[in-house]
Amino acid sequence: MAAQERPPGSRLGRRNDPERRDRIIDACLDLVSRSGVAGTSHRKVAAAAGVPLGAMTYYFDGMDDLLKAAFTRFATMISDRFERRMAAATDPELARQAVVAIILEDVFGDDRELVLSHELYTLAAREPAFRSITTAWMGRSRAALERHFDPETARMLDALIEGLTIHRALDSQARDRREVEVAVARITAR
Amino acid sequence: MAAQERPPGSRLGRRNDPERRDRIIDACLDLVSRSGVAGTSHRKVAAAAGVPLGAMTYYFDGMDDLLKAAFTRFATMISDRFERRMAAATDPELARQAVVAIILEDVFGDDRELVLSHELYTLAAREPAFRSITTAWMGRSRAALERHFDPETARMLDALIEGLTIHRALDSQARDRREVEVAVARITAR
DNA sequence: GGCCGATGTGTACGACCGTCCACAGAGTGT
DNA sequence: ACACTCTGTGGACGGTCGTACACATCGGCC
Repeated sequence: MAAQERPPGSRLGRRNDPERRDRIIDACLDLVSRSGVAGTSHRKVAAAAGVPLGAMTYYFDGMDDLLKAAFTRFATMISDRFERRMAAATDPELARQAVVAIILEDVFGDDRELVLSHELYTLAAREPAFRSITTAWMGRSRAALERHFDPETARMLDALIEGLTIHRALDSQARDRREVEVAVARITAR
Repeated sequence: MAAQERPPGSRLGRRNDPERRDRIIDACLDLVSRSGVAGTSHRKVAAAAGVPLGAMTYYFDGMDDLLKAAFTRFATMISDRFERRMAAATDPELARQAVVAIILEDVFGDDRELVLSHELYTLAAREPAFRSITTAWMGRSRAALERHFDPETARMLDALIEGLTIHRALDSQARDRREVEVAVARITAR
């Protein structure tokens, strides 16, 4: 997103290769999902992305800047998919089914996304810079839900999605679809 | 909890001082809540606890062992409080009010607990050793809720608590008590 | 009092870390 | 073809890390 930020007045870089920055971000997300933020370093990301170590500080102002870019991309990707799912629903009942599908398939279906979500939440819980990423993410989710539900219900539903997802992840116990359906039905009842 | 684990057959330590181990664990939790797991090291914990660096590897088999002990203590403390709250309620309506109080006061009222919860979830999302801590925690929560609600409702309510708590934390937007009450009422409706 | 095993400590070591900066080398205008 | 500018790089530096191990110190026992 910030790939074409240049010192103002300078013309665009000549050899400049935007794929490089992207590849670093991808490698960073991969590494974080496998080893956590704690186990991620400039050196490891550089090795995974196949770029020299010096490129890290050249493209990013330190680890925080890199993480911010990485998690912004991640949150945007998840948000996009969420919006697409909700936009495809044409009535409240289909919207409810879409929510169930999101809980059962999207987040829980992929360990990588689950881990990345938690890493982001953890950063956001402590640092405001990362909280702005989660705030934007939640704002988009709610807006998408408000296509089908009133604002208050949308907020409660969003929270329920979060909770069900987390509990599915941390419980190591398969849960059945019906229970998720019942929970969604109750929270959207009026 | 594991303070009196000794090599089997040996008699208990003579100079052995159980407060030392406890103080290290407390210092570790403090440090994690302030700097995150990523920013926590043997050296910093030792300094905060006022013990020599060598004591770290003496009392714990590396960082993971220390973190496991620390988060086990943390989860147990939270669980205890949760159980007390739920045990004090004498009917379903009071139980609902207790749940609301837990969401509004307990977890959200304290940044420290919030951050520690997320750090634990993040570890649990990746490593089974930590997931057993969260699994036990959730098991106790559900059992406490089942004093007042059927098992299915208890699970859904537990998830809702989680989601509302997290969203309150990551949204940096005050939410009113009534909305929490409505959400709890809906999810416990039959 | 003197020994002995257990408890606990100080320190040195090798690994890894992020950052910095002198420099290489490609692209462009002349 | 030369010079100049801007992009990108390699490696050195100072610092922090976890761990291991030789050693000090203590409590009980003969």
